[in-house]
Amino acid sequence: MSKQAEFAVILKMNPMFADLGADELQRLSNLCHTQHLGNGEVLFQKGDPGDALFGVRRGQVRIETGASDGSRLTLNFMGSGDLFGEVAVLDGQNRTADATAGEASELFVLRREDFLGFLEREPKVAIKIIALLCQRIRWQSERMEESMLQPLPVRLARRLCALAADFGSEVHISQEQLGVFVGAARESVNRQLQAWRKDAILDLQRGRILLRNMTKLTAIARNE
Amino acid sequence: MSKQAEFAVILKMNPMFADLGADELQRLSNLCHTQHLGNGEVLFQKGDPGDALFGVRRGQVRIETGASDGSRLTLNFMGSGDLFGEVAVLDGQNRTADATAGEASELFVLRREDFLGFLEREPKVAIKIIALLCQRIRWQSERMEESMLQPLPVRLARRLCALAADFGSEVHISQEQLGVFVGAARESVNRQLQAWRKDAILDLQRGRILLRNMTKLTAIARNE
DNA sequence: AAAGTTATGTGACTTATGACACACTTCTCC
DNA sequence: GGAGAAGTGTGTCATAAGTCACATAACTTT
Repeated sequence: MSKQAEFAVILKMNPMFADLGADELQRLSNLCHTQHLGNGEVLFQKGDPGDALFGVRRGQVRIETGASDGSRLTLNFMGSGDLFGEVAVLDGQNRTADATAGEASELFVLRREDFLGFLEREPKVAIKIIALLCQRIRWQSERMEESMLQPLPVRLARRLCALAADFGSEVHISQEQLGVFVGAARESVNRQLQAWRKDAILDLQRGRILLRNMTKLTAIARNE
Repeated sequence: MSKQAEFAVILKMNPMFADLGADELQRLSNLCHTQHLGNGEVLFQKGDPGDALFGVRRGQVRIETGASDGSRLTLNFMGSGDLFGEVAVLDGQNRTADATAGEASELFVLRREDFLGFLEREPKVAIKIIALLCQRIRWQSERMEESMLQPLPVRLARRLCALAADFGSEVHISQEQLGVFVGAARESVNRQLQAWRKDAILDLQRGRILLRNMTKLTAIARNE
């Protein structure tokens, strides 16, 4: 499979490009480049202009932010097939976090200028994207309120499920970081995790959480 | 001033159209129609297709939702010069609330099909709109978390300031509705308002709040 | 291996807010 | 003008979660 065809598949998996036609998708993926990163190499930093969208061909990229006190906080892990920077490439705003390769990686790169040129030539695609962004706006405002108003166990369960999608059942994250994610105190997170450990939903290790019973966890995430 | 020119002014005040060029704006506002509503007349209802964007030329339109228990809840008041339905017109999703004229009103109407046709002919405008939607997505996700995590006094003060922008210093709203707005119990709202009354920040009447000291209120809204 | 550093576990206390209960007031409508 | 509805004011209590204060455990560095 050609590089471009591979990229097209990744694009297609992302909701933002999911309903483009095969022909549109092909013309778009023809604009891509690739880029190699060594282990630990920095892809971009907070404040850099958002001049491209990336797809992970192989490897892993960590999205992280340097908190004001100097401690680093990992926000997300992008693995093979993941796409990131879709919003940045559309509006050109500066990056709001850092991205570093967690291992030697190869990325697809779609440059902003190329993408905008494409949209200008294909206004129908632009309109599809507009509809999609609107959907995201609605979705965001519905979900957001909903999720912040949930009690901590629900928020925590949701976050763990999301992390499980990236890590599998062995989530490697500190309870402190989890606390920041769900907007809660570290102690509260710990107490909840302990309770779940007693219920055999998970096991705890230093810097690591082993999900034992995803069924129960997702049930909690759905708020019964 | 022509009807179209008047509409152009309203569009220009809305961030979504603020950075269109004068020529683009003019071509866009040429697509508008007008519509008259009698007092109490229904403009659209929840579930109707979002097939147009509206601007209030004169009069007042209430955006409200019928809560599941049958009680109506006013979400917003659109007065002269206000624009609403910008998102609906872009993505065509169904209305999520009802709109009723609070008095005899005249509205500018920009139909979805006309607007999409315009975007297709002017891809540069589509791209500007895309950038704007992206900005809104970012803004929303930043603000949302921030605002839901604030203590009630801050959320309440913010909401009052926002309402003051529509109503002036005499906000006419029940404490119950205020409670729904800020996501708090009616009683908690009442207690906070009482405290502020003692501090001479505001006065209370049945169904009405008189803002006495906006300076202090905005200070609270900024969270000191 | 000793010392320091980071992550985790847990108890005691405080605080904000929701929930319920009820009195009181002002409107509305017949 | 009386009855009921809708809005408001307040007391009491329960609860979730934050804060503080340590104890302990696990990794790191020298």
